[in-house]
Amino acid sequence: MAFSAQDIPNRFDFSISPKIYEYWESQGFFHSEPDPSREPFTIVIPPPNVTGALHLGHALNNTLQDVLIRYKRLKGFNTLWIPGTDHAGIATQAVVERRIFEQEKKSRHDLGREELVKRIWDWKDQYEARILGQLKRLGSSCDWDRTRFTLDETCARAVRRTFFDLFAKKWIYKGKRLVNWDTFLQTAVSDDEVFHETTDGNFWHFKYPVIDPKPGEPKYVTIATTRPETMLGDTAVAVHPDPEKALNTIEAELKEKLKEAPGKEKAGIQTQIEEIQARRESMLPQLIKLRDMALEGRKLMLPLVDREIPLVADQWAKPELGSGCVKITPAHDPNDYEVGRRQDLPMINILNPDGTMNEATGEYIGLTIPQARKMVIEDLEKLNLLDKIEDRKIELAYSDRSKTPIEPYLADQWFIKMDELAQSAMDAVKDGRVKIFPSRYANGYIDWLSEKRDWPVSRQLWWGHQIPIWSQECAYKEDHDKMVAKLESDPDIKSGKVKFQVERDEELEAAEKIGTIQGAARVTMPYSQIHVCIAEEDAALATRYEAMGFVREEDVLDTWFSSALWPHSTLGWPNKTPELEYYYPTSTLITSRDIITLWVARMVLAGINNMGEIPFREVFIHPTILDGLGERMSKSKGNGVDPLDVIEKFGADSLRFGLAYLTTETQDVRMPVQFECPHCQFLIDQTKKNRQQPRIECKKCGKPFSTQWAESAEDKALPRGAIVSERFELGRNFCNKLWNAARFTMMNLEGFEPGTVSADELQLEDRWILSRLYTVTQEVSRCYESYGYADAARATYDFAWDEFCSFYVEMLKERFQDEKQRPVAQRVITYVLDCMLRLLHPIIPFITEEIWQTLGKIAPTRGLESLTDATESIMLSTWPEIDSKWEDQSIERQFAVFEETLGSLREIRSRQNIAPKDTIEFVIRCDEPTAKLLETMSPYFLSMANAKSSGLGQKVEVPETNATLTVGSMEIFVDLKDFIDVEAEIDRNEKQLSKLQQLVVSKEKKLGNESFVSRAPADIVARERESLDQAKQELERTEAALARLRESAAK
RNA sequence: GGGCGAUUGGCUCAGUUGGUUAGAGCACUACCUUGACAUGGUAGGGGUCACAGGUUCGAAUCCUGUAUCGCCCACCA
Repeated sequence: MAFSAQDIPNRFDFSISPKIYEYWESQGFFHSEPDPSREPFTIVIPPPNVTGALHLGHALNNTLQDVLIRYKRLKGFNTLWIPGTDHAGIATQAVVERRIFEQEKKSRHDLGREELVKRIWDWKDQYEARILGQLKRLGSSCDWDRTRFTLDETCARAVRRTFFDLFAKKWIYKGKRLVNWDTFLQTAVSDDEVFHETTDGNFWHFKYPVIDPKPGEPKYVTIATTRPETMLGDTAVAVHPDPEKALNTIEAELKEKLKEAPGKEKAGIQTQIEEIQARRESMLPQLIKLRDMALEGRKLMLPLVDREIPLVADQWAKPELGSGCVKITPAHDPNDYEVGRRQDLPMINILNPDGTMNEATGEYIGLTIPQARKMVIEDLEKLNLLDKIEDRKIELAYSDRSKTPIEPYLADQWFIKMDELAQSAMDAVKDGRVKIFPSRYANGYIDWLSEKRDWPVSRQLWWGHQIPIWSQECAYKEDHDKMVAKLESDPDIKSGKVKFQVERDEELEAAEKIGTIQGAARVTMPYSQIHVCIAEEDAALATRYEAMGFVREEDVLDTWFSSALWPHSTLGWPNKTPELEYYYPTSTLITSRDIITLWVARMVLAGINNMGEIPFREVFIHPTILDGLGERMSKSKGNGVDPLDVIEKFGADSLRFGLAYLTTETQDVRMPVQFECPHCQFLIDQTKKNRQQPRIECKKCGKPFSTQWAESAEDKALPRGAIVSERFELGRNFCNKLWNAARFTMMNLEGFEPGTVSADELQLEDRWILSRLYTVTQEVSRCYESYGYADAARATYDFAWDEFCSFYVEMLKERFQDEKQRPVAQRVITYVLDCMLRLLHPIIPFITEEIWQTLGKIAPTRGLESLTDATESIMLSTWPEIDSKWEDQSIERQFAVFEETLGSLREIRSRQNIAPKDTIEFVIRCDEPTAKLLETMSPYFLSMANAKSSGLGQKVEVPETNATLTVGSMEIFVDLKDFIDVEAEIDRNEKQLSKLQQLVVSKEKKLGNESFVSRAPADIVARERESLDQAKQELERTEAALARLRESAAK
């Protein structure tokens, strides 16, 4: 049975999208192989974390990549989009650990390393499948044959090789550093994984006794803290070395600020100055005395642990704050740590990894931080050493992963030296080898890198790339010398497969002072540590070194370490693959702004280091998706939206179109969403309260429904409330419009015969739509090349809806009725539709494919001046190349006259409240060329405005009762004898008149201004004159029309 | 504290190097089930472009300041 266009439904069934996707995939359309005869265009996906599911931010990110890839594919590039996922170290381990704890009440220590890692792999398999499924539903045309995972073998080799290389360059070192310790996960987390929250807290003031105070000297020194338990690790109290000068400086600065400050702030600053002045009176003598005591080397007695600690002079102490003295806890506070380094203070770690007090705290051992805090306060109070307690808002650091408070903690960490690496990445952007769009984001990138802070890469985790270092301590010099000699003659070290390093620099010398103090005794430091790094995974080799006494480093690498290698590791590095040769450097990277430093910068430096070449030529930073309250969508906030929810309800094309439409250069995307009650369709705004709720009760009908967060079987059994937003309605409506325009076209292709069309067969509207098609194609092309997604979406939307549908299709309705005109009309509209589908395909691939294939059944051979057979799939087609000869400004101007005339006729109809079924008659007074033009368009006035022309030209018979409208130099008179509502017409004309009067006045004023006429460019002045003349003409005519109307009203 | 960005009709956003009467979608009003499409059509109402100065013949657009919001970085005994 032959296919009939009459059977096309009036809705696109977007639920067939997965089938279309399967077809593409099975045909291998997404797959790319190196082909030196073609130019490659390559994108590597920002690998989503396998932590969970994707949200709209990912949908945006991947839509933008797919749009670009599909555009370039049509443009003839050999496109490769490499997909993959990220193991996301801490995030994933934390999620799985938490889940295991919830379900089995087991910690990772109960399971052991091997078992936990296995469990996480299971989780990864499950979520990776889900994520890749989501990407497919979205339409992402990734080359799935090349899917990578940052923890797979290829990536592992790349990580290993890179680490080894950096080790060989001596850019890897070990150091004791203060880290943000997550006591729940028992790992260090990076600054980026810490968030701060203001909470109500206290500020405790303690008194430390001075040992053997001399007469006139204070018996106590007062210090204050928000973390009392840390006093157990205090190793000094600091006072400023020159408190007087410091106070003077502060006062001078404040006075300077006072001069510049806006009135509102003046009072506050004045108060501060007064406080400083008061302090000089009340406290300065005491501070100077304490400073002198510090210089003398006097000591204080640290209560509770009874340890002598020095009073030191250090600029960290701020004489303008508190008591002017500050307790120093080097092992648990970043600033105190610096003081400790400067003043050569011991650093006493008081915490066990699990956050309880260790043996250094004496009788407090085993207590948790809150317990220790309480006890320390009580004990000090008993000793009468608690001075006072203040209420105060304090900012507490929390781990983003476990949501528990962070403790600053001194731990062994591996670092990467960043000087050269950071410099290379800065240079790449500064000299334009890597271009960042929008360019303002380059600043943050440069600033961050220019700090060249060393990168702490070790994580106390089990999920990740284990650091390929084996170490051993040499207690004595003899052991050390022996081992070094052995290693130097080691065959694998000689061959370069293995490198070793001795750690015995000043860092370690200093470490002697850093050694943990147990009671009063110091732990002796070994003479040296020797580290061995093995280039490749090699069990035999590892065993050999282990037999020599080396022990493998337990920590794994920061997850960004493997992410940094992504552009080349995905292409097979360190092997010299044909893919690397052909696809590297990749073309562009599309990502969000929060990881410019963490990820983008590190990829650049890693690419340069490993490949000697930048990883991508361009970086496009896309907007962030915010919720209705203007907050960033994120999993932790629970305001994320599952793209599948949107796809179910609106279709992937609508989602993609909506997202592309919003991707402008400067703005983030605000996306207010609602739940739609499946029972009564009532819309419920997503709020802070109902975020992440597995079930919601409808506010209107009271019935419960499930959401995307439903997990229990009970919740899942409820009807699902979809997430909706007007954002997606825009796309859905547009797709519907396009579908039906195509449906109309195909329904009118009966008897279609392929054939060329010669220029003289074309009607005005054909030439017009071809001219517009040419212009729009150029414009959309330009938009895609410059990441102008919103502009591309808008341009195609306007063309398809306002020009193709509202005018061209409407006009062809007439021509399709005419046997003689039909063939040309069919060929032209088919050609235009064909091109339009290709313009739209990058954004809305499913619907354009479906239409393309249907059209292929009806009109398999098509074209304008030459014919070609349409490809089976739109994906095998090419970007439309419209002949520039179709661009015709004069045709577009002529068409504009028609549009305006049509608009005027419709306006009069509407003002006069004329029923659509009633035909009106009109005459137009105009010049001959215009008359000729409008003559040919008169059938369209009838079909599109139900208005019949009864005279066009300079000499027309003006109907007695009429409504008049002036358009340019034309006057349109509509015969209203059967319809006239004189009052309405007078009303309209009066409004028009006052508008025109205002306009004329403002123009006359402008042109009367001597300096405007003499200084503005001539063409601007001429244009103003012209428009004034026109306005005056219209004014006259409107006045005349009004006079006539009043006359007839008087009758 | 430093940096970046935003502020345009009720809502969400466009607005190219300054130049006719500032646009769109949604919402709103009126009319319309017309053989592509009511997820539609036609017409309409609604904005002194955050505020104050300045530059200019001319400012939503450029400059300065203020306010509010957001993001990034640093810091916080």
